[in-house]
Amino acid sequence: MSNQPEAPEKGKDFVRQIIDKDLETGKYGDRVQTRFPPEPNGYLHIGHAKSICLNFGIAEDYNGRCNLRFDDTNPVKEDTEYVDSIKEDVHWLGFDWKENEFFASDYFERFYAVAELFIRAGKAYVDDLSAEEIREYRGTLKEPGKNSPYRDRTPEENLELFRKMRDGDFGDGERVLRAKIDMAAPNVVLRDPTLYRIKHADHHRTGDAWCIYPMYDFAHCLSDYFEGITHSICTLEFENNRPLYDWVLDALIECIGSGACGDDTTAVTGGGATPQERPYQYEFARLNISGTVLSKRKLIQLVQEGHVDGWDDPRMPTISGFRRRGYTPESIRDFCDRIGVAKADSMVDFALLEHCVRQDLNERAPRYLGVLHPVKLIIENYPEDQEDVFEMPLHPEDESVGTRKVPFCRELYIERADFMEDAPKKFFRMSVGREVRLRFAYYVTCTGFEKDAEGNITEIRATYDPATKGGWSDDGRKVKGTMHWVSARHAAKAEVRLYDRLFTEENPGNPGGDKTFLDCINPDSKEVRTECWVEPALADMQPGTHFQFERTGYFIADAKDHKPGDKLVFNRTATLRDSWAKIAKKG
RNA sequence: UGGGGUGUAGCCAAGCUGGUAAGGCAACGGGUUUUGGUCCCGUCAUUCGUGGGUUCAAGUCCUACCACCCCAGCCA
Repeated sequence: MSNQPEAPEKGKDFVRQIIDKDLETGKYGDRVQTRFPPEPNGYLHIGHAKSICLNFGIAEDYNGRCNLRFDDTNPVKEDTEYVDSIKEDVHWLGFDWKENEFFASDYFERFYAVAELFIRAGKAYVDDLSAEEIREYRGTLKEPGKNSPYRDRTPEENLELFRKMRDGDFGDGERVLRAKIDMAAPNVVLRDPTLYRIKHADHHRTGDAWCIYPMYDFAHCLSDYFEGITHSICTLEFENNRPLYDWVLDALIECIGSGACGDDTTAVTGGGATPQERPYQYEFARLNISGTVLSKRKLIQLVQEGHVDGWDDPRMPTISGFRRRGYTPESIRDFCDRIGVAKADSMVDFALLEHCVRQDLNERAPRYLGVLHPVKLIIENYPEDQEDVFEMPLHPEDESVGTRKVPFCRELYIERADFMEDAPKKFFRMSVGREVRLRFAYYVTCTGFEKDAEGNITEIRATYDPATKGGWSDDGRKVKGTMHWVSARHAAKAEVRLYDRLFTEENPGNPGGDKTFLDCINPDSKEVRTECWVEPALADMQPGTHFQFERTGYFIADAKDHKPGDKLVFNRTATLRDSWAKIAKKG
């Protein structure tokens, strides 16, 4: 530990640098409070994971708190199914909001109190203009808007109308409450933004208690304020809304300061030590990943139109999709650490995410043998009634993981791709006359093969060398190739689901031309193989277990369909890096 | 002349007080290896969107320009 004044720590993102400064100046004392504020109108995706890691990560780093707050101000879009999935996903990622679980809907009464306060202070008015008229009056990006004819109603009149709005005296869309700011503001967000709208709709938590609901710009900053948030971190598209965020809070603090809210200020004051201790908003670039879409609208469309098998389809970039695919929370958090936090729009290479899972799974996944595209291999000189049982390590770099027993007999299954009739020099696997190693078993030399009428190879034959038991030889003989295998007599049958990228384009969200993202869907993104043979040890594997099929890839026993001892179902998480594929491609 | 942002390698991204371009991914070589995996070692920006300027010295300061993103929901 040194006492030297530290320059901002190298590599710290700009948000943490801001927090460092605020801590230095004591802007909030030593308090650091963030929040993750999803709207419960869809499942969380990897883009949310970036925000979750940022907000909860900051709370951890600075010994602060991070609230989970549901931004549920629009009853027609929201549902409790989504709040349940969001909680599950945040927990799964490894974060805990403890008792700090909030809903914007819990503040409806307080929002309403602030609205009345603004009306009394002449900062808000009820407008009778229709939605269309409001749009016309707003002007355009380059031309100023004009005032609504209802803009100068008295506070008394506004208060009466607003109460009638709350009482349900008007139909949807007949009135709105607007902030009185500036219809000529160059930032259109400030041209008298809507604060409340009428929606006679049941809310997933408040039922029919309300028929007016606050808008995001009004509710979000107030929620932050009520909860004593210090740093309100959101994505870049909200940069335009920041002046409004500031306007609402400044207006409220001004009202409190002027005594406008009377003796009892508890309904409108914030969670800071003083009313002035208010949150500020900071924006970072949202995550984009190559080869997928991360927009809620598009994801919900994929689910509802049946292009995928639900929100947790292993091809989906949702948290639940990655979970079912076999990604670990550690790998996703590592990914979020590596991509950084900045303000430049960016598109992260999917290969980085894949690298993160591979790295994590390489360390922790036990190894097994499984043949996905089987062809029979007959060891001609191995007696029919003989068997071996080999004890194989579960992990090549970590003995402590232990071993498992793998039976061997005369008839085996090997991978079709491990045999070539006319093998090039660089092909190290099986071909007539060549000797290869069967992993941890024996050296075998291929003697021939058989084909059916269509020319498909139906059976491969070989002889084994009993002196190479265990898969090695001390006579200086070398084999270049090592192959995995499964004893036909002992193998368990399994269904293996091979997943590939869901889209064919690098940026399916913006494919160019007349194409939409749906036109970019990869028709071969899912291959279900029902005739796979795996070593017997996998028969009692529990759902959700990660493992590696040696030489093939990382897999997980499917959480929903895999039944130990009955139906075996494995999802491919990621392939292993395949340098042979590169060599073969080069020719 | 609407306003607000952003431009550092194929992809992310450090760089803050000007001193001679971190790191990761990808790619490409080589070594180790009973997984063509892992691991190890090496290569990969004479240049920071562009042009001017200030300075002994500019990715960092000034200036002009260019490109891209966001904003006209009673969505968030």
